[in-house]
Amino acid sequence: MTNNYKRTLVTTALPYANGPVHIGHLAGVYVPADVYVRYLRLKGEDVLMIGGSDEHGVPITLKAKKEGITPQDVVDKYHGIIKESFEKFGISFDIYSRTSSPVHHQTASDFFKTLYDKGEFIEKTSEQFYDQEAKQFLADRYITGTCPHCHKDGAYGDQCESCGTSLNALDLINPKSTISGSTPVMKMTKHWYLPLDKHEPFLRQWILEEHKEWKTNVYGQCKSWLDQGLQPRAVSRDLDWGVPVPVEGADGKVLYVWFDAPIGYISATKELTPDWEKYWKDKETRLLHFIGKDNIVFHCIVFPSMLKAEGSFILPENVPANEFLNLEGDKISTSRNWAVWLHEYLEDFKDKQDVLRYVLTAAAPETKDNDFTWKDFQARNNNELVAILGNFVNRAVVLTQKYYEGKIPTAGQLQDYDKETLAEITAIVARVEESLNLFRFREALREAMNLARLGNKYLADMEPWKLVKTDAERVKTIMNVSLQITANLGIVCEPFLPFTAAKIRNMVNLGSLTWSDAGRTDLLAPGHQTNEPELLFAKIEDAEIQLQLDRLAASKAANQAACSVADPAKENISFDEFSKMDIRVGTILEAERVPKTKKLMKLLVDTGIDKRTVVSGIAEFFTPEEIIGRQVSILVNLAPRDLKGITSQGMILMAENADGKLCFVQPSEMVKPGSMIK
RNA sequence: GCCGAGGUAGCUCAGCUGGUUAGAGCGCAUGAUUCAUAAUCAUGAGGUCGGCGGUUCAAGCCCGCCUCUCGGUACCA
Repeated sequence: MTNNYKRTLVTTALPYANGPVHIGHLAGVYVPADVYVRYLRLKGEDVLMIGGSDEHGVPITLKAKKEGITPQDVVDKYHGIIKESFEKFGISFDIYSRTSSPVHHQTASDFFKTLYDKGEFIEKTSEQFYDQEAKQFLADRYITGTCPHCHKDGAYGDQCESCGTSLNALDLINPKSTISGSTPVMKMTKHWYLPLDKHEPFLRQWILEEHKEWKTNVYGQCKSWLDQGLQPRAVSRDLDWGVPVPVEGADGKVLYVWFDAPIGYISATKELTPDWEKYWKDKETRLLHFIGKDNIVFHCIVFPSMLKAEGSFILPENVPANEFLNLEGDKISTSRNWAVWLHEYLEDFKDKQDVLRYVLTAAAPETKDNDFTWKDFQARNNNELVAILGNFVNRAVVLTQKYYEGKIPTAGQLQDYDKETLAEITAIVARVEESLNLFRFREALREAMNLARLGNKYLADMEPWKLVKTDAERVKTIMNVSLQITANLGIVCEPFLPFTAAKIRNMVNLGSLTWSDAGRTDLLAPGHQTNEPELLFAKIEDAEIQLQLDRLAASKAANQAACSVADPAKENISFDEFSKMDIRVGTILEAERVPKTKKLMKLLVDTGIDKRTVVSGIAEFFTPEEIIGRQVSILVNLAPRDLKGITSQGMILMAENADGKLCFVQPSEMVKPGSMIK
C-alpha cells in the first residue's frame, strides 16, 4: 500500500483555540500521528505533518465577550499555550500554524471563490434573528431566552444548558440578544450552501466501495450518514469573526468555521513550503487525516466533497480516527475542568514526556472508548518502563562499564542461543513495522517492548555475572549481544519514545540511525566507547499520583457546588399575568409510551373539566403502570400542540432535579379532580 | 425509536475467510536469581468469550431475539 506512493501528507485535527490541549486530544490524534510520522521519517520517506489552531467560530467570540477581550486575544492566548506545550511534548509538526493567519484567510477565501465561480454552491435566503441596536445578525449562540422544554431562563439559541436539549433558536421563549439585550427581530438573510446531496453518489462509490479497508468505526459511521441522506450545508453565516465571504454583497458574512478549518491544512502546507501543491494535488501523494471520532463526518464526507468540488485536490487515502479517552471513569470536559491538561502535566512531571506518550499509546482508544486512570499511569511507568525497558538498558550498560570500562567487547564464537536471540531482534522489528503500517500503535508498542523483554531474558539465562568468574571470553560474546539489543532499542523506540531513544543512543554513543538499521546485529563495533549510564525512567511514587487525584477531586467538588446553586429568579410578573395560567389537579387515567420515541408518554388525564390527551416527556423516568391513578398538576389552558401525530392538550408540571431526573408536582393529599392550583 | 461502533481473564487488549485443551502484557501466587531503580527470569492460578435460542460434524467468530456502554439522529409544551 505504502509502496505506491512517493510521499505522505499527515494532517492532525486542528485543536479549537478556546482552551488548552488535554490527554484526550493527545491520545486520539497527536500521539498516534506523531508516532506514525516519526516512523516514516526514520524510514527516510518524504512526509509532512501538518497542524494548527482552529481559531474562528462563535464559541471564541462568546468567550472573548465574557472576558471583555477581543477574539484575537483569546486565540492568541490559547494558540500560544497549545503550540508551546506541543513543542515541549515532542509532537514533531513540520508546521503548527493557525487559521487567523493571513495566508489562511487568503487560501480559504480563494477556495470559496473557486467553488463559487464553478457554481458549486446554492444560494438560499431565510429569516434569521437580527439585533437592530447592534445592527447585526445573531448566531444561535448569541440569543438567550427561556427554554421551551424546561422553561429555565438562560438557554442559548442552539442549546439549553440546563436540560441539555439542542434547540432551534426560533423556539426560544422571550428571546433576547446577548449583545445589546434588545429583543431581536426576524430579517431575511442570504447564505451559500454546499449541496452535499449532490456528491452522495460519488461518496458512496469512493467510501463504501473503494475504501472498505478503513477502520470499522470510520466506515460504519460514514455508511450511517450516507444512508440517512445528506443535506445541503450552509458554508457562510452572519458573524464578524472569521474569513469574510469574498463576493459582492456579503458584508458581515464569514465562512462557517467547519468550512474554513480543514482548509487550514492546506494553508499551513502553503506556509511551510512553496512546493505545497506537490503534497495536495499529486496523485502520488498519500493524504492521511488523524482525527477523533467526533470529526469523522467532516473528514470523510464534508471535506472530501469540498476537495472534489474544487477539482484539483487529492482525497484522503485513509482516516484513522480514534474513539474517545475518558478520565477516571468520566467523560473529559473542558468546561467542567475534568481533564489532564498537557501544559500542566509538563510542569508537574518534568522530563517525563515519554511516560505520558507511552501510557497514551499503550491505552489508546483505537477500537473503543478507553479510560485513563492515574493508577494505571503509575503502574505502567513503574512496572513496564522502569522495570522492563529502563532496567534492561541499565543492566547492559552498567555491566559493560564494570567489565570493559565502557568499550564494546568482541563477540567470539556464537552459540545457538545467541543466534536465536539475534534472529529474534529482526523478527521483532518486522512485527513492529507491520503493526505500524496498519495504524495499530498499541500492538506496535507492545512488540517494541518485547525487545527489552528479550534482553532481560537473555541476560537472566546467560548469567554473565556468574560466568565472568570462570569464562571471561564467553562473557564478551554475551555482552556484545546484549549491547546490540540495546542499540536496536535506540531505533525501535524512536517513534514512540523519542526522548528515551535519544538517551539510549547517547549512552551507547551512536549518532542518528535509520529504520533500515533496525534489526542489524553489528550496530556497535568492537572497541567502540560507550558513555556513562543514566537511568531512563524514575519510579513514580504514590504521593505524586495522590496529588493528581486530589486535584481532580477538587475539580469534581467545585462542579457539584456550581450545580447546587439554584438559578436566579425570573423577572417579576403581575398577578394578572399569573392568573392567566389555569393550573389544575388532574388524575392520570391511562398511560402508554409513544412508539418510536425515547421520552414521550401519551396520557389520558381527568382534569375535572374533561378527559383529555396530554403528551409528556417523562418516559425515561416512569413506566405507564406506576403512574396510572396518580394525581398531577396540569396546565390546562396551554395552546394544543401536535407531537408525533398526537395532539397534546396541556402540560403536566414536573420538578427537575440537578441530574435531570423528573418527578411529579402533586398535592399532599387527595383532592377533587379539577381543583385549582393558585 | 432508528443508524453505527463495542461488550473476551482483576485491568488493557489479540483472536485471520467458523476447526484440535480461547491467547498476550500488567496485576496476583509460588519458585529461581542478585549484574540491575526490591528491578529480572520461570512456573502457576484465574474466562458459562454480555444473555437466551438457532444453523453446523464443529461457533468467541454465522443467523434471530434480548440486554448494557459509547456516538449520531428523531423526540421533551
